[in-house]
Amino acid sequence: MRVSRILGSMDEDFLRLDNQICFSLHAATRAFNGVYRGALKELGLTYPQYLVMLVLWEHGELPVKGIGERLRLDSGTLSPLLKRLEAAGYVERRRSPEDERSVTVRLTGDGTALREKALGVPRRIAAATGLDLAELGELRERLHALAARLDGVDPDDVTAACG
Amino acid sequence: MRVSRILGSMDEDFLRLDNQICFSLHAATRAFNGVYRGALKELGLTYPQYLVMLVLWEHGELPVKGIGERLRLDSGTLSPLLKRLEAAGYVERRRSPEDERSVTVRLTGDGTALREKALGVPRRIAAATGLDLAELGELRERLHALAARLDGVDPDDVTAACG
DNA sequence: CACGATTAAGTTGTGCACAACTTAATCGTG
DNA sequence: CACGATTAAGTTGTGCACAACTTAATCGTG
Repeated sequence: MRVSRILGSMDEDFLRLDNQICFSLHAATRAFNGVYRGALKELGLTYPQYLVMLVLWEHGELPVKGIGERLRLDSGTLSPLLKRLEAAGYVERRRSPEDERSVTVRLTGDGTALREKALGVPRRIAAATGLDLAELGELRERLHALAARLDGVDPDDVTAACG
Repeated sequence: MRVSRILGSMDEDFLRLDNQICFSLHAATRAFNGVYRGALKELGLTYPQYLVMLVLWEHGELPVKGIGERLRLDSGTLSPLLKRLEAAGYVERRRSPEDERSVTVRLTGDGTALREKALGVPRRIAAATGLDLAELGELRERLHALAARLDGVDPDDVTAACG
């Protein structure tokens, strides 16, 4: 079978490999999510909420749009998420006085204080991966490049055949 | 700042890097999902539905549990997904006669025929990544190893401090 | 300046992921 | 064999991701 490989079987080979990389990615993301779930339970945050808090810890206050640009999320995802963070007492949302369309998200005292409790999280996660800093950095770089390339793809081009 | 790095700032460094790898993973998965969405639109499948179909195209018929083991999904995710595939006419679900607890999922004629239309999908996705087979294979291997390691982590261990 | 175009948030609806639970069947040990 | 334990699906409820849409404010060009 391997010897008499013909052109027509290429698609089946591609399918197998490609399937596995996408599946691996899917599985790795869910596995990471599971580990984060454990680490973030005591903070009362989900993983996406944690990402938003990271952005706010770094930038202090940001409009919803700014958070969305940094995390590649739209208002359909962020609006309810931010309301939950507000209900939890970690952020405040206020309409911007300069531009009434914009809503500024700001850390509360509790939200700022939460950073201390979150400080230990990444080290635990990194330890759980069993990879050292260099390996993590390399993998991150690859994934970043991959995502950037995929984000630049016109969806309609994927439906067309590729030479 | 880089020169006078002290132990206490390690967590902040870790946080930055680790944040980025998890975020990269998150972003890459969503980017992949977006590309698949385009490619699978004409088949009328979502990406998780496509994964289930791949498993069935390979194994013919399987109990729900068997599908769940291969894709690491539980019945809470699979039951409604399989009902949607059944409503679309691609699979049949039947209680197993040997074990009335088990439900066997089987491809219909339409479901089997759909494979032909799906055959070109992976090549398009692979092309969109801009990586060659060797690079895709290596990345897949890394992600697979990472997921396996993370799946083996006891959630309660992550909440505890790591030496 | 007026008015169509654009922009920022938010809403609605669908589907996935998962925790916690229920139901029904089967297993296994005394 | 009987009965508690286990197993397989399914249900319920929460949260995220995203498409398609609405609402309200601002922009920009004639």
